[in-house]
Amino acid sequence: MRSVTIRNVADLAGVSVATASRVLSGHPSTSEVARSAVNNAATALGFRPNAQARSLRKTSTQTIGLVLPDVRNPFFADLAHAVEQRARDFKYLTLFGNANEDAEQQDRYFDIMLTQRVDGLIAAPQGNLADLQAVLDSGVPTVFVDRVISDTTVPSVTPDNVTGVQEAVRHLTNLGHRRIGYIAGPQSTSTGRERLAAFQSALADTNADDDADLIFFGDFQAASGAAGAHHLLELPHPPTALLAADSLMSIGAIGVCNERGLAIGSDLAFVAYDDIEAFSLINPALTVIAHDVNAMGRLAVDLLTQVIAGETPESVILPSRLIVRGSTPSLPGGRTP
Amino acid sequence: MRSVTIRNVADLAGVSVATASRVLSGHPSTSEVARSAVNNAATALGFRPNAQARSLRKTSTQTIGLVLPDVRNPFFADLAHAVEQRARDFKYLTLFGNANEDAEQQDRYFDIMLTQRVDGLIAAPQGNLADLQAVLDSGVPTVFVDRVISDTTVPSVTPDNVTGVQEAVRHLTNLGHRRIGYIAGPQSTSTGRERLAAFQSALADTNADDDADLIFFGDFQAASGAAGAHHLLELPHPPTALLAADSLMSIGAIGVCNERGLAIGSDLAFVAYDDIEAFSLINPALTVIAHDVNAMGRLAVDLLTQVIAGETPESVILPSRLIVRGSTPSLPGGRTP
DNA sequence: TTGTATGCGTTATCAT
DNA sequence: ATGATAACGCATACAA
Repeated sequence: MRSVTIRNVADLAGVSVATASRVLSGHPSTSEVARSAVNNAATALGFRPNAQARSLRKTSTQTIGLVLPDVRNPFFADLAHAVEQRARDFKYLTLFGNANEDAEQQDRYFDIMLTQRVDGLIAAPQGNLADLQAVLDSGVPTVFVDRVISDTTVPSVTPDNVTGVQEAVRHLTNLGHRRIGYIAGPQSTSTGRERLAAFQSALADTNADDDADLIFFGDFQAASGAAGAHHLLELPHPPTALLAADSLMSIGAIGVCNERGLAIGSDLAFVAYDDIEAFSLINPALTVIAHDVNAMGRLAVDLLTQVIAGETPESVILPSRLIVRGSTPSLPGGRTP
Repeated sequence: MRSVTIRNVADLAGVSVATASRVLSGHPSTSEVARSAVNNAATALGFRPNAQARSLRKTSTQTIGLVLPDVRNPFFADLAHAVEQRARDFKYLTLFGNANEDAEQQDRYFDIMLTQRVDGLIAAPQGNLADLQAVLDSGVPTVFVDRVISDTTVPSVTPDNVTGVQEAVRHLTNLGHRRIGYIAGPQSTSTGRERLAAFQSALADTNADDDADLIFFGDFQAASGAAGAHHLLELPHPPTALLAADSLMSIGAIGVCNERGLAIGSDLAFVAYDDIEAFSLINPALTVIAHDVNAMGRLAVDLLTQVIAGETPESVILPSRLIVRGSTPSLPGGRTP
């Protein structure tokens, strides 16, 4: 199983390893004869350079690490895809780590990425500074995406977590809703915290109820969305509208509504976060807070290449906006927008 | 940015690199003093062994490659997660490659995986033998998952693509459906071919129509499911039931039904492939052909470890079954099951 | 243009 | 138990 090395190629081509190396890596100083001899030998032997040896010699590995909380979350699946595609443009191989929404697994992946000597790291981080310490200490070029850890100087690409929520709350109260249930994300994430703060602050500007009961804390996974819907709908004064802080919790919550025979859009208004493809399953269409995942992934890679190049790019905040569709009708007796 | 090496650790600990290496890799022949000195030095310096150098010296990289057609397909996202989790049990890092349902990108990833000297490869392959030639030639331990390439001896873990489809067709015809539209997967994949063959053969056993028009060829992505639904519903004699060969095409097709105001479960019966979480969005609940993605991922890794160990494990076929839910009611005038 | 020789960081062999 | 040293596969500085 030992593979063919550049030495075998050189021998077959009748040249030195140095010449073989030069030909194979496109160095200009090579003769026509050497080039054809080496290339022929290489294809004849099926030579494939050993990435480990090459990385050891150069200081770069041409790989970047991507640590995300959950591939099974469609938002992150889209993000992973966007990052990977953009990384290819820069000839980077993306090492992908799935943290399972768990700080410990995340840290294990950070460790692995550093051990693998990735040229750069893109992460949607969890937890606090301590979890990132190893990464920061290592000095490996890093960019945060979607989420952020405070008190660091790491550049980031994040969504505007305020505007969309604000618009959603205004939209719902304009429709006449006074009791809006909110299924929040985990407060260990910046997105969870910022979206909740935006919700509470937007609520304060309206005449809607701001009972603590109306807020349920989930973990960005579907099961917690289901639990949240159960909790909120069992309230003595249940909400007439629901807002969930990510797509997976929305899926869980809507599943519960279906089970209970509550028709989205007529019995209950619903606003979801993220505009994922699967939402086309539901009828009437969902009102969502949308942002551009693709741009987020692309930009994260672009920023990372800048960091790798020694620059210190500015963080960017991507806009998010409310897309009104059929799931948020006006309440009987409520004003129309 | 040059990281700390074992040499730095050895120097600080006042021992040779050989001793440092022994201590760090848990070799028995080390003294108590050496151990504590080296360990202290290592943590003090934040030493992290260079995976490239280690892989170069040993013959293994402790990584496996996973090449899948599309992360954004929930089925493959689940599969990726399952594989990765199981691989961790064996201390393998999973290198993930996303082929984008494209044979060329897939081959590029195969190439990268070989260049990275993965210890083994798991793939849901596309295309034919030629695409796999490099992999097969290299002799790298390989296992197919979900999909398969014929005329190879590569062990595989695949779903039973016949039983579920058979049950679905029988179920629908028992309900009185005579015109069943089928949105097929690409015929360049084994799952696409086998499911279509199963559909046609099951149909032949019934009195349902088998117009060629009732079959639409998609590509396992949502847009083609939408196109398929359009095509089928525009037919002079449109189908009363739809069956789609994967979840993404189902999402696309159901989206179109929603747009056209066709109510799933009353105006139109629908059977989807794969039982994904997002399907809980739809009401009434979808009748689906389900299989155990988790088992599939786990088994693929288990088989791969056997291949790596030099064994030649048997391929396994995982059962799939029809789960009847609300989206397949009986036709007016049809027999009930 | 080409070859020789050295080093990347680690592990393993062989002495001691 | 420990140290010196070779070797893994490749790229490059230096010589020729």
